[in-house]
Amino acid sequence: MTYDFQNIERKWQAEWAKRETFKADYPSEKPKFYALSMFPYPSGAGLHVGHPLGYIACDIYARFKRHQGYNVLHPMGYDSFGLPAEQYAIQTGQHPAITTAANINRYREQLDRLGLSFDWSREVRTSDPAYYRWTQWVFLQLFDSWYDNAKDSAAPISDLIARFEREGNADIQAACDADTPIFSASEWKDFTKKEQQAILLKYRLTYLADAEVNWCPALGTVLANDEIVNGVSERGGHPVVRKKMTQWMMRITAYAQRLLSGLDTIDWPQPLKDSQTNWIGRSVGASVTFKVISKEESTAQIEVFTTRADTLFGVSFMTLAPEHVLVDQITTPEQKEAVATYVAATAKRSERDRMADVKTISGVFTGAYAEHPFTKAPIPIWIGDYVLAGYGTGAVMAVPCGDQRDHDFASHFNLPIPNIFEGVDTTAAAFADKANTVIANSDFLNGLNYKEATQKVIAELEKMGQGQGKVNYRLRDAVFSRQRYWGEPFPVYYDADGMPQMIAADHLPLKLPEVDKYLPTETGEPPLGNATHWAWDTTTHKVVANEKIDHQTVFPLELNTMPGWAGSSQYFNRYMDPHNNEAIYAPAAIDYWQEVDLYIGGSEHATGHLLYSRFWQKFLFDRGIVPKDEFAKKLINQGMITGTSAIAHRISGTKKYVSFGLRESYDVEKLRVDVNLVDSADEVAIDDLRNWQPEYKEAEFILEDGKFIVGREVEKMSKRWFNVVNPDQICEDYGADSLRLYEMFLGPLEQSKPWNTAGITGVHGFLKKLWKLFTPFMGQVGSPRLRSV
RNA sequence: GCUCGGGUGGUGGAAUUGGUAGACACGUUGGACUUAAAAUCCAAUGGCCAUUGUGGCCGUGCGGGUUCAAGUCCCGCUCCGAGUACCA
Repeated sequence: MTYDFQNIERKWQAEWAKRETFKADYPSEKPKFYALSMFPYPSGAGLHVGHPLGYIACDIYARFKRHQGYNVLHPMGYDSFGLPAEQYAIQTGQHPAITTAANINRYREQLDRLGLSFDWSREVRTSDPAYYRWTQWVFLQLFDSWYDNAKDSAAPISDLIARFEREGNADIQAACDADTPIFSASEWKDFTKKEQQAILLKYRLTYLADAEVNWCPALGTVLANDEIVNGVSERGGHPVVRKKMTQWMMRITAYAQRLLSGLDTIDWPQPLKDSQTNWIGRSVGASVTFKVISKEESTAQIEVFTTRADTLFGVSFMTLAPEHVLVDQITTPEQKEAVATYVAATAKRSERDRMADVKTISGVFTGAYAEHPFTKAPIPIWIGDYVLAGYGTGAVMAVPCGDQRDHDFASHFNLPIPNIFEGVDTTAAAFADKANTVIANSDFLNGLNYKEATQKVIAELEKMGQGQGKVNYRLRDAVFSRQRYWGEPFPVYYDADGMPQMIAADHLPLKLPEVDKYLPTETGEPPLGNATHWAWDTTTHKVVANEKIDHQTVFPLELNTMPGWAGSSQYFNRYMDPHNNEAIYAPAAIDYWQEVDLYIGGSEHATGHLLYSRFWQKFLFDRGIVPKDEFAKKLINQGMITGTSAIAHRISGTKKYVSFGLRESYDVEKLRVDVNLVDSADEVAIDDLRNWQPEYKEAEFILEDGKFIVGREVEKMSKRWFNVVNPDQICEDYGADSLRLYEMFLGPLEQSKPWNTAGITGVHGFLKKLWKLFTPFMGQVGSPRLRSV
């Protein structure tokens, strides 16, 4: 009896579906286990053999835990909002929902074929209004919250208002905007409603701000920092420039320390933890205030952040970022023109240019001086683009003897380089070795080491009110607005004062409107600006036609949509109770399932999805909605399965192709050919090649031993390299069990490894032998029953 | 530049705590079966040397070290990959 994998797999897959074998029980007395694979974006290309690697590993573990007696939750869904469907819509006019649905169906067919034990009754799709209703709901919760630094927890905004009414804001420790004014209780009460709302926005965990954002002109949208790679957009590689825009922001910085500390409590790969740690970028130092020297009664002060307060006596100048707010104010009349020219020139340079040429030193003197806190000596204030507006305070105290960048700047502009280190020569290069620092020429710090000097100088600064110890983070608040169509609409309208108002949770979901064009409007508004029905009627709580806007009861709705990571930041919890229309999830359900026990997915989400999800989880934990403040106990990053491209060699400038072994006798160029035409000995049948693409039709082939042999190169699996292997074809030829077994057999899960279809005969042969071993006994009483593995 | 991984046959990769390096598989070679091929089965397969004694020598990127014993631990170097990048 032969191993008829086609029928075996078809039969059991049908049986599993009929019996709902993989449906998670709820409620249940059994212990739970939650195994989760990252849900995919359903792209038009379908799955290749690399995609299911993580799913297969997770599936095997889920099955194992079922056999151990656990009640296993193993769901799957789709992260179905996203740019490709929208761009396809822009080109063809086809609604992204239609493309997305077609792609999902294709994915589902492919996934089904692999025999994965998903509980499909719990499927979620981020673009489904019944789902994104709850994404909008989380947004409302964030808007309704502020971060209490004293309690180190988010709290309802109503508590904050009550405190403002009682005591003003002077004593409130909160994560808030830097420009928040101080006010008393009576001042608070005297504020207009609009003023009060503007102040509250400075505290809310999601807020509107005029932010310098990464604007990508080619995509017509802003991008978050993690969506930019090497100064160009991650998708498409388009240039990105800085631009000021009013955007919804997420106050993730309030959680910086907890996002860092939480890493110690979870079993995640060290490289991933490291990249989150670097991304958050905690540095311990001090803030120091320098007074600007002025003939007038000036109160201008420059605050800097430094990790080397011990080197304070080595300061010989200060540098401000060109975008620093004080630049205009302090620049002297003589220097105005030079400064204006420089600021204009740097503003024009894109982030990419600025990064591409880190080596060029540029800057300009403002003509102003600051006063050294201790020596009272005047310190010239410069502007330089090596200082970033976005980090710290956008200003540095320059210590050329202790910091190489300051040293370079000083050398370039002939500024003094005073030495404050014992026994070190700093004329040629800065000395930055903290461990071997002994301070000299520094008044009361002489003879101290790094640690002693830092403590002492901070203590002295505190006495004078000119500084204090400070922890600074590289992490920025996340921009949450996108100028796109195919995303979650914000449940927000703008009242007569132009202030944002939330649509009550009862009236969600706020569904995406229909538009006839998916591009930004001619006036530069986001695509939702094309909708004719995009106004909110506060009496009927419904979306109505824009022409009804009267700013009395009918108001304009927000035109931006949420970014891709909105929908993926809580989906893992929604699987626990996916059809609940009363709540995001029933408390009893999340009490039972708690958290993800095993999460498998790619490491490319380290500073995106996986960081934002941890942030939302901590927030929902603070507000008592989830029982754990980390959503996934253990995480594994599966490696990438790379393709093995087939390379044909063509004699340059001709139509002659030469077999691999003979290539060195000619001047050849490499051309990729379809790997699916190549056999296990790297031979390609010439007729197949001639039929494959027209340019081979007339080609001449120089053979070795009557064969045409191709070269091999390992690279990313991609349609354009013709090295994509389709899992459907493998299932057809060898069966899902062979595919699954082979993928597990290729090498360690975490490692990246090349796919080679020829190798699959090994495990396929094993399954055949196993089958033969068992079949003679099939049908006898007590005989083993073989099922798909 | 910094941080983190990694380097083992022709190939993918094994080797749990320092204890027979190269499991398993691919590929290759030879053989069986067959008119032939495919499929299947059997055998060999790190390198070099020896071979009517079935044995010897070398070998885990390179150079040192610790140890009775090192792929594994330590020091230095080198190459490859990933992340990050003027972070004060």
